Amino acid sequence: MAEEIISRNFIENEIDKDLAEGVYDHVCTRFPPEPNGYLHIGHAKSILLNYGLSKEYNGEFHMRFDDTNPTKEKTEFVDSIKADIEWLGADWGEHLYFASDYFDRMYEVALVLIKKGKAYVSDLSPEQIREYRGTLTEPGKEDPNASKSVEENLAEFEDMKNGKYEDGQRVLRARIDMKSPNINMRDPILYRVAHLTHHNTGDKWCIYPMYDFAHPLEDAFEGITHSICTLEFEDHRPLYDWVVRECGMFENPPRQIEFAKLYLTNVVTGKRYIKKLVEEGIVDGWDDPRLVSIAGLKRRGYTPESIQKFVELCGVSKANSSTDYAMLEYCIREDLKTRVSRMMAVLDPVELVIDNYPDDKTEMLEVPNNLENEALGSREVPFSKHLFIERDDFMEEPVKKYFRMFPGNEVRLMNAYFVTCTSCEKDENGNVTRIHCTYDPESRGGNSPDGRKVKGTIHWVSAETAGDVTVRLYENIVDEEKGVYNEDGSLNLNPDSLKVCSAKVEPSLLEAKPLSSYQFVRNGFFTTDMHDSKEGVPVFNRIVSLKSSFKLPK
RNA sequence: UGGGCUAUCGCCAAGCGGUAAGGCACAGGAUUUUGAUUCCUGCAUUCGUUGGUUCGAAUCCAACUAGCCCAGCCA
Repeated sequence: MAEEIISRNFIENEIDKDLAEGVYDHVCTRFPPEPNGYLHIGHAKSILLNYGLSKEYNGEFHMRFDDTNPTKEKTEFVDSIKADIEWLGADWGEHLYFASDYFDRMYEVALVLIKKGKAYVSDLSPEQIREYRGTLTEPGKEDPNASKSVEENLAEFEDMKNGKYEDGQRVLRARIDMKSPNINMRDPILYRVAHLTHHNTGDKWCIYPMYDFAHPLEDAFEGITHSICTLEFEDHRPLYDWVVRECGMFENPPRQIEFAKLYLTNVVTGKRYIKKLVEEGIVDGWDDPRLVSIAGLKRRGYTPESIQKFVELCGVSKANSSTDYAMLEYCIREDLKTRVSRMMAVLDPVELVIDNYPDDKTEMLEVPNNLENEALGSREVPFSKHLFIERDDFMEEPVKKYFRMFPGNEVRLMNAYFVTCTSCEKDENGNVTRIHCTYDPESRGGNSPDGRKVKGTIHWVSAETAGDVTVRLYENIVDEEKGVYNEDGSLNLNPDSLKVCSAKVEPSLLEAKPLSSYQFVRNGFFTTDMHDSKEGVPVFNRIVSLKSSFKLPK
């Protein structure tokens, strides 16, 4: 299979340079989520980017939970994150780490910094710290504690650790530059006091390291070479470098490289907003198929391969951007179209009677599962006098260029027979209730021996043996016309984001395995979802619809 | 009137001084047992703007403009 030529991204260029200049002789990357929520498509980019880089350069990939703030973190999230990453196909092997496992070593580093006069304990209140920090345009003021002796600092830091202080009473600060134009360098806080139980270390600690101190150390401890993160950390890079350099403990410290987050147009990715949707019951939960959480996408029927492809197609750069949702849909269509069985389901059924077909006959027709992939084999589908076809595959008075079923027209019932429509029955409101046709017994399998052609081919289901399933058709959760957010910041919800219908399906579909995908001919790709099946009626979620270029004129 | 970053087609995105890759979307046409797929074809004389350097600039320089990020004891 010919691989498409995909140009190298800027991170690969940077790594190439590092390798060429001998800055590093190998590559080690990591994905370091804080276990405070569920992963979504945006995280998939970071995961797959980091993992992909490690594979590409024959390096290592580490999975690390950045659990330095017990107020937000839960084991529940640790488990879901691991499951999602595994599902996505990123394999961390033996390299599963927790930042909290490094607390002892981090504490040692803090001691080193204090001894070098690079860090001091401050008794300023949170309000004072903010005040002394200055503003974006004004420099900060020196912390009165900055001039304390190493001994004093050492003693006080130990007191911090031993629980002598209440939360907020003391912090350990780096001594850098209160006048720095980069606010992150104005004596940033390294450790805070927090009397909290940690999901991993329990009550062992009452001081916890801040991100800016912990993260570079975590990377350095693990021998990460390229610490790839998102753009908002660009301003933190000088501090990142300061930490690994000033402690003087690392010969070949890691390097931080930032890239732009992945945004999707007309999609809700904000954690705050997703939380609101879940709490207000607008969606089913964090794995609702309308969300772009990894779990939601999975339940919807997206495959890991489709998401890998998507991330690859999106590319990596430093420009803020928002990728068109159509790109994601393209990826799942592309992935599924040759590896999925194409079965018949009628979503909006109307009865079709073949008047010249024997009343009590049922025959089994051989139907290929996917014409583009012979390996998928074939199945037998029952055929009889009474069928269901899609309501919009019939028009009593056809518009021009309509070549499906209308009185007098011959069409093919897919993989079955040629039929010619003769008439239809209607109720008092003029709705079509039954369509009549005759069939050509010579055209079994869908080809006529005299070589005549038909322009339309439609799908069908034998009425007697048809199974009933529930089908859920998802639309975007927000109103695409109006955009995601209202002026007041609330979400612009689409009231029709979920439509449910009961469909008639061929018997084979009743044996569908949970979460396996099918292409319902012309109706799109679906996945079975036993998650919500009631009383044995399978539920199908539509992953994505097939494009159809024929629109009925008004 | 602090600092950092970004600007190439409707959307992503290559390009790194030699005369604008590719994908999505879209539009035509051909093939087709589903108006899908597949297959052709079209789709930036121009790279935020304005100047400058150069034989030659999206690429270098200058100034401007617009957008994003930073003042958590969050990450």
